[in-house]
Amino acid sequence: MPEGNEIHRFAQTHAALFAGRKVHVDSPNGRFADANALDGKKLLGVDAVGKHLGYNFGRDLIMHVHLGIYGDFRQGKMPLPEVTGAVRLRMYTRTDWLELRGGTDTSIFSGAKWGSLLKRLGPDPLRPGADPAPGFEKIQKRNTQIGALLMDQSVFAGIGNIYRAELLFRARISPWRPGKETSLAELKGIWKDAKKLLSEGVKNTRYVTTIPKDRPHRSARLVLEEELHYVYRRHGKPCFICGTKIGRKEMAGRTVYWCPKCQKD
DNA sequence: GTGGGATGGGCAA
DNA sequence: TGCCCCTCCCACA
Repeated sequence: MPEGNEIHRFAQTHAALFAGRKVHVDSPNGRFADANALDGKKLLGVDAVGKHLGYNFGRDLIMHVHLGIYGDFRQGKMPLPEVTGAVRLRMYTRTDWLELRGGTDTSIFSGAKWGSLLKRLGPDPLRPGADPAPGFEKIQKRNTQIGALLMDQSVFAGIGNIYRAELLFRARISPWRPGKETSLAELKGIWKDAKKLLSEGVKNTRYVTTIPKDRPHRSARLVLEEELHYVYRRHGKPCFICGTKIGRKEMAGRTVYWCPKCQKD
């Protein structure tokens, strides 16, 4: 389900529960065949980069998890709950358990493979000190629409469909504008905003991207479900700023949402 | 009950 | 660009 913010939150909570401990690992549905190789080993730490998780069990023994659209974790206190549905992975100690289902990839990476993954990914706004310049350069070189480029994990890592749509609305930039037609100031603004929104999204389980003065009910504390986003999944509804109907269209295989009036081509 | 869509991405072509 | 992976939820019948 998640974008980068949730991945980073998982890394934090899983590290807090299991890092520094010997853990049991198994795969009730058998879809993680290498679970045996990790069972009884000590988890050294959990790393998050973009939408990827790396559970470090030592050199060349990194459990890579990518949740894709479907994947999700559950956790709780022992004893283990009964297995229901397709549980791909369980990790547990005497006190806590963790369960993973769905997901694109659960496999063991060598250090080299993890390294080449990192090389492939663009700067992650949630990694302190990440240098966004290479991402800016890629965007300004290309004719591809900025909306597609923001989804490209080799440009920036961790931004998904919700943040893509909302970052572009907040910057008042149309997703259909070619990357090379965005200014450096605009890109710096998007990066700064991405850092802010995703960090908030690590702490807050809801993806709130609207600000109080733009919301119909204007409450700072309580945000209604239908006022969480400016454009994401709001197609056909009036823009909070100008009242124009929010648009929805396919872009590079994914659905993009935008306000045709507020966001400039 | 059923079908379509969803916060992703790798791959073939 | 389209297909596949293969899970959950919701609108609609």
